[in-house]
Amino acid sequence: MPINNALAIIKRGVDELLIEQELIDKLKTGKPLRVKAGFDPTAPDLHLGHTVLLNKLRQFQDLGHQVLFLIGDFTGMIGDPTGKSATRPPLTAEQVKENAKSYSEQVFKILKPEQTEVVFNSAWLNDLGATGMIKLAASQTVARMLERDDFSKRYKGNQPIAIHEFLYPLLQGYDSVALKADVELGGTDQKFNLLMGRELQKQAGQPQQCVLTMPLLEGLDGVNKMSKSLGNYVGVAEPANTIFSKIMSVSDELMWRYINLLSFESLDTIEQWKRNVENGANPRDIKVGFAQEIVTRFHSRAAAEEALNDFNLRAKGGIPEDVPAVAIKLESGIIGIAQLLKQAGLAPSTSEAYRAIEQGGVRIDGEKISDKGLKLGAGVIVAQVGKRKFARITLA
RNA sequence: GGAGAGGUGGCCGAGUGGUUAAUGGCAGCAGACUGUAAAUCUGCCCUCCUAACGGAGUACGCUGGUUCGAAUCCAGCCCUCUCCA
Repeated sequence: MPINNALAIIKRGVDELLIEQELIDKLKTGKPLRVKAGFDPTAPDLHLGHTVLLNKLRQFQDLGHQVLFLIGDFTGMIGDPTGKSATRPPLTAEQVKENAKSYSEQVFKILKPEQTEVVFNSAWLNDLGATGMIKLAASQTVARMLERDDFSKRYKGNQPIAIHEFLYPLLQGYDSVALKADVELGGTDQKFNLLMGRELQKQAGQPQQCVLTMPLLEGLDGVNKMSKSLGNYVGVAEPANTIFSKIMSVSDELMWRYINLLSFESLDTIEQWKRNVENGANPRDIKVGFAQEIVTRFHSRAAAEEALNDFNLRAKGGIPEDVPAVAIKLESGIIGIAQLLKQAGLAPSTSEAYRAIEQGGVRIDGEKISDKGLKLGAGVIVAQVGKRKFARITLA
C-alpha cells in the first residue's frame, strides 16, 4: 500500500500526530513498526473509550505493524496521576495478574493476537533500582514537570502532589526506551507522558518515537471522559441489551462524537447521515443503526437484532425477556414489598424502596403499586423499579 | 524550624452551643413530557422498624473532655494547603 494511503488511515480520527515527517520516514523503511500503548493495571473492564485507542492499534496491525500492549504493573504502584485529584492505593501482584488476564480476554476482541506482544513494565523497571531511578529523576526538572497541565492545576489549586507522582511520566517514558518504541499511542491527556518518551529516547541515543494522541471519548453524561469510576461508560463485555440501550441514551449531539470516534463506516457515509438528519430524518434511526454496529462488533448481528427488539418492547412498557431471576426465601410465609425490592437488588435500601413506591415507580407484573403495606406470599412475580430495573422473583 | 489557613453527607460548599439529619449547587433516583434521547418541569435524595401516624440508630478528620445539650467550645493527635527559613 502506498505510504500516503497508510498515512491517511493512521491519521483518521487522530487528535495530533507528532512528528508527521518522522512517521513518514519510518514507514518508508518498510519495516514493521513497534507501536506501543500503555494500559493501567487497575481497570480490567474495557469500555468504548478504550476502544478508540484499540481500534487505532488494530489499524496499525492491519498495516502490518507490531503492537506492544504494555500493562503498567509497576507504574500501577504509583497510579497515573493524569486527571486525578488524589493518589491511588497500590495493587498486589495477585490483583495485577488477574487484571492482566481479564485484559487479554477482552482486548483480543479487537487486536490480532499474532501481532500483539503483551509486556509488563515491571520486567525492566524492577531492575532499574534506586540508582537508576535517581538517574532518571535527575534528567528532568521540577519546572518541566509543572508544565504538565494537571500538575500545574493542582499546584495552583492548592491540591497535594506527592513526589512519586512525578515519577510516573519518567517511568512511562523509560518504557519507550526499554521497548525501543517507534510509535506510542495515548489519549490527549497523555501527551506530556508520551513526549517524555521522546525526550528519554533522545537522551539514550535512540531514534525518537512518534507520538499519536487520540481524542478522549466523553462518557454517557456528555461531560466527563468515559470512565468506569464515574459510571458513565459502555463496557465491551456488557450484555448486548445493555450496550444497546446505553448507546441509545446518548444525546443527539453527543451521538455524532461517538459515531466519529467509534464507527467503522466511511467518512462519506457519516457525512451523508448528518445531511439526512439536517433534512429532517429522525436522529433516533441513525442512533439505532450505530448502536447495532457496536453491538454487532462485540456480540453478533443476531444479538444486535434482539437488542433492538428488546429495546422497542421496553419502549412500549413491556417486560423484557432476559429479566434476571432471583429467588427469595420467605421466613414467615409473606414478605413486605419494601423488603422484597431490597432483597431482590432492585432498591439499595428499604427507605429507597418506599420512596420509589411513593413516586409511582414500582410495578409488580406490570401493575403499578401504590400500597406500601403490600404483602406477598409464595409465587413467581416480575418486579420492576423505574424503567430499567427488573427482576423475576421466585418466592418460596 | 516559624507563622497562618483548613479538613462537613458521592463531589463542591454553607453552617460557629439548642425548631440542624445539617442551607444551597452538582451528581443520582422516580414521575411528567418525549424518540425509554437530550433539554425542561415536579418530587425524592443516611439507615432501620411502621400501611400510616410515628419511632430508633448512626453522621460533620481521629480520640478524649466541658455542657441538660456540640458539626459548633476545650485538649491532644492525624492529614492538607499557603507564606517565611
